[in-house]
Amino acid sequence: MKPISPTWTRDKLAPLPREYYARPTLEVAQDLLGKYLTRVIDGEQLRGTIVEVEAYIGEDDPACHARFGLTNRNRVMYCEGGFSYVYFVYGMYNMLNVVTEKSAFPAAVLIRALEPVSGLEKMRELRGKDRVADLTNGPGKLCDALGIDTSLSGIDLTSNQLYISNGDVGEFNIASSGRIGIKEGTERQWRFFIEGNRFVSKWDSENRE
DNA sequence: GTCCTGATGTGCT
DNA sequence: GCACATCAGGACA
Repeated sequence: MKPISPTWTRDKLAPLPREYYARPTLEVAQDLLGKYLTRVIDGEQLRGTIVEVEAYIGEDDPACHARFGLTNRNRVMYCEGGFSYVYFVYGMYNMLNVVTEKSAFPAAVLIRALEPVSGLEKMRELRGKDRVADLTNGPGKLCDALGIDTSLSGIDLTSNQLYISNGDVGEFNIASSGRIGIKEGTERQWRFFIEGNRFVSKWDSENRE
């Protein structure tokens, strides 16, 4: 699979516009690969390239948080695309999602792994780990490394404290697989990752397409 | 390297 | 009361 890569902004660090997120979720999910995710803390930029994502789409998706309809927790999934959805699981970990599609249609893309680009020392401090390879190679880990928790849920990704921009990577291939860590809906090949990237969280060969 | 287990808080069917 | 879009650490090889 080849990436879909239109030029959304001239500046590789300018936040992507609202229209970027208001598209079909599977399209946005694949297109997010290779983009920069930037978190600003105390004026410092913590930045990584998105290398692994998963799509969660609509009330009919048995793995989606919206499968039981609108609740307090998943409310932000029902808003228009381009906002963050951060939730807390296993009593310990935060998960970062990007809301997609139009208002009232609940869908989001889970950011599962990043390749660190800048602010590595701050990430080490926040994670309490030294090895670069352990900083952002999983959805819980990257939230730790970027200091992301539920207080950042519902913020506008076209603003400048947490945003996504064009990025600066070369050619790559996109691979897909079933989603990880869920029990239902595993047959949907809605996990996408940059083939061969060392920061991808898992390479379960049985999950590979 | 692999496999297994325990930790832990929140929202809900 | 229980399930949960995970991770770290220990046992073993």
